[in-house]
Amino acid sequence: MSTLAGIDQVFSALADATRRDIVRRAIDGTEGVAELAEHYPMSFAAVQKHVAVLERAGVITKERTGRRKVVRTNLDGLLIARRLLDTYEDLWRGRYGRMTDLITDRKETHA
Amino acid sequence: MSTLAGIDQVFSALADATRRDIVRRAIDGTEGVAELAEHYPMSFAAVQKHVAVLERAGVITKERTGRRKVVRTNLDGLLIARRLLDTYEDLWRGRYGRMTDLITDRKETHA
DNA sequence: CGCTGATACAACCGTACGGTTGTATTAATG
DNA sequence: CATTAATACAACCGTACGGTTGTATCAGCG
Repeated sequence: MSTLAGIDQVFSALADATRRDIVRRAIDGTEGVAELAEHYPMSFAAVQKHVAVLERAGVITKERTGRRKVVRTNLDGLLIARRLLDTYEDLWRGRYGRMTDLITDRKETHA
Repeated sequence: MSTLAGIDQVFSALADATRRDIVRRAIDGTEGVAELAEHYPMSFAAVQKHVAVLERAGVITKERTGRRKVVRTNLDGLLIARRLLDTYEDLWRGRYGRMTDLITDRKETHA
């Protein structure tokens, strides 16, 4: 459940250097919110908000262990963004594919 | 020159459905700003601003042809975002690689 | 139970953002 | 060269965003 989010949320979540760094750090899935917060020159609450944004976007998840909540990045969330970019790339190559088709088909030479 | 932009700008540029649609349409590289604007339920100026955001992010380029300026998506700009996501994926797999290493090395069975 | 650690949430503040309308620039055309 | 099509830019408005401080919840420990 959860983990589902819109493309808007995923991209805007990743459009912030602090949040991207949190995503990177959370790949190991070892640090809690407080530990993460120590890495950044801002208040704990600010980092907690960043984590909340990432969680709402489905890019990270939180798992309770003891009194902490360990933050772990969710690859499926990131894949939403990646698939879109892949689609763009495919369309792009398709466009060039079509262009080369035209060229090779009709043996056109000049502009 | 130009086309260079920060990761923040690329991701936040793509964090808007209208702009993503412009990127998709501009893959063909045939429409000008006014033609693009006709697809959306907003003013020409609004679309022009969206195009400007995408251009500043290096995700699209504009090329003057006659009195129009044809909008064309720039794959290199999109690749900035893709590379970051690839990095996350690599780190992620690396993490699992390390985990499986531990498992296969020591023939551990239970949790 | 009472305390302390860890996380969450609410209210507030300045700034950036997405939209509008209106005006300026630029380039083809009669 | 005056006109008009196409694009750009500026000013303005409401809302969302990133940060702050302060308070509330919630789980473990003595």
